[in-house]
Amino acid sequence: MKQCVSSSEKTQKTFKVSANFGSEKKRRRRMGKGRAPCCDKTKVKRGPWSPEEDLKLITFIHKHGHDNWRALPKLAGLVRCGKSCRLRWINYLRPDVKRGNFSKEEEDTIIRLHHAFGNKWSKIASHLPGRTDNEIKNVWNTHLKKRLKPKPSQSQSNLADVSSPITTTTLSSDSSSSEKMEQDSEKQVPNEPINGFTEDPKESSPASFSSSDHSSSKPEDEDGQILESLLKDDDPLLQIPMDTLDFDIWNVLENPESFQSNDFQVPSVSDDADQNKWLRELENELGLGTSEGFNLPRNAEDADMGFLESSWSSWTEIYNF
DNA sequence: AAAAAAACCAACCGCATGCAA
DNA sequence: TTTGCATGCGGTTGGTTTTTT
Repeated sequence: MKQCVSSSEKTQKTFKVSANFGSEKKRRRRMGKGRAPCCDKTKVKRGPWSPEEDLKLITFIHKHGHDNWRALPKLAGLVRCGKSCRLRWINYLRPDVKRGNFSKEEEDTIIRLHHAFGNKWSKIASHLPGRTDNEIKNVWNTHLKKRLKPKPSQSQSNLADVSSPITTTTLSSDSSSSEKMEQDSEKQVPNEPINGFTEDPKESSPASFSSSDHSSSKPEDEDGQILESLLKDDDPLLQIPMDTLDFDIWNVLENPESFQSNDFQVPSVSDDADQNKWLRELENELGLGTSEGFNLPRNAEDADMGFLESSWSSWTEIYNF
């Protein structure tokens, strides 16, 4: 099965041409002439994020929040467009992002919600705590859309059950019909509740970083309760396993020597006893039994390290280790 | 083992929307 | 009411990885 590889991991392994992401000609053509770009594309870095950039963004947001995305990159020492920072944060770095493969329940939920809302990815994401609109969109386009094209022998399958309440919508094996269905659902936002999921204009975007985000979007109608029952067994936000975290962040923190830049440096070790004490505390917080391979150095007197540590405790609090 | 095709998904883009001046 | 800015959203792209031939 497919491995969940973090973007930064990919970056380290393979990415080569970040400065030439897409064709400039094509971009200009798409852009038209009316609107100024949000930032000077020639002066910002594009393409996959490095672990160093990720860490800068994380620590900055934990310290200062993200009131102004446009100003954030400069303040955080990032050579990135504010939009890019926002996207990176929302889709990958936010502590409440759930990584890893989608469960059957989550997939079924997406299918139901897609019938109700169409391609309103952010709305769908608001019903799936920890999942981002982008991720859901990708899953839909790569997996679920295909699943909705039933094979002849599959017409009464489990899948059909999932979407069975929507009897007014034709589920055709014809791909063009299937796509048409999707297009139709894009065009019309249903006025009537379909499958129990109703349009709720009060629903907020899942994008903002708030510990109460997922609880505020709890569905309250009948099918919402069904959805709730799908989700309630395991609160994904409280059960994010270590291996679903973006390993590169851990890796960077484990090996700070690999994370050095002019304006953002991790101080060197000066006190072994202090380091060991901190490591023990960290292990306790993380519920780790051993410190093997976990040798983040620490200088207690160093203010920079202090902020790194405070970021750590924020993360450990948020993840409820 | 190598090449080709398919699948995957992170990141991009422009437009839409909301809000303040 | 208009204008301009910031953010959110959904569609699309294209590089990488996996599977198939």
